[in-house]
Amino acid sequence: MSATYSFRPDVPKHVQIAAELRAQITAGKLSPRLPIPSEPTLMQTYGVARDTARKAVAVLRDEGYITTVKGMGSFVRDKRDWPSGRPGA
Amino acid sequence: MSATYSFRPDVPKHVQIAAELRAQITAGKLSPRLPIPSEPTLMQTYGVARDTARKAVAVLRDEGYITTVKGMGSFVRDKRDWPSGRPGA
DNA sequence: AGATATTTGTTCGTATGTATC
DNA sequence: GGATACATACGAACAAATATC
Repeated sequence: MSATYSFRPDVPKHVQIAAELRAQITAGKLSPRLPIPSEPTLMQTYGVARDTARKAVAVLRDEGYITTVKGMGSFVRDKRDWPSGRPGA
Repeated sequence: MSATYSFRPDVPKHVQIAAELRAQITAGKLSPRLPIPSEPTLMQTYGVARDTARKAVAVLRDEGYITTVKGMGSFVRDKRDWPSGRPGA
């Protein structure tokens, strides 16, 4: 069985996972030195396919929260690169 | 903004995309060594969903113009396998 | 140098649901 | 009912970059 994770209906899983990760990032719970949870880790943590895990990561990358390095992982970027960190706002 | 592509009404998108690719194949603009545009590429080029891109590729595969390999892509087949290459015609 | 493991990148295959015409 | 078209989601295979041993 394994409850893995409770997803809300009518909201794409990758969006919900992205929201979780975004919250952890903005809360400073993820070190900029270490990579965020890898795709395999996200797959197991949330009980989803790689496709879904990758989409979640893509959301945060598009938003500017993280940067991804092939063969390494994704890393949290400087706060200035975050959506809420834009000076002109 | 990218105009993506101008589709004609009353003609299925996948049929129009297939026609484009067929023209490129018969014109020898696609090397048999390299795969034809991938599904993601077709999606972006024509601004359609994967479903539609796959249907276009399926048309050419059914016609004998290409052969598809999982994880690799679709490749142009020998002219003898094309509809116009049938000797009995 | 070489081999292995980990991780991301890319590609096709399949199924389901929704909406529209 | 059927065809078109989009989005979501899982599976599978291969490729490439990185790190470690």
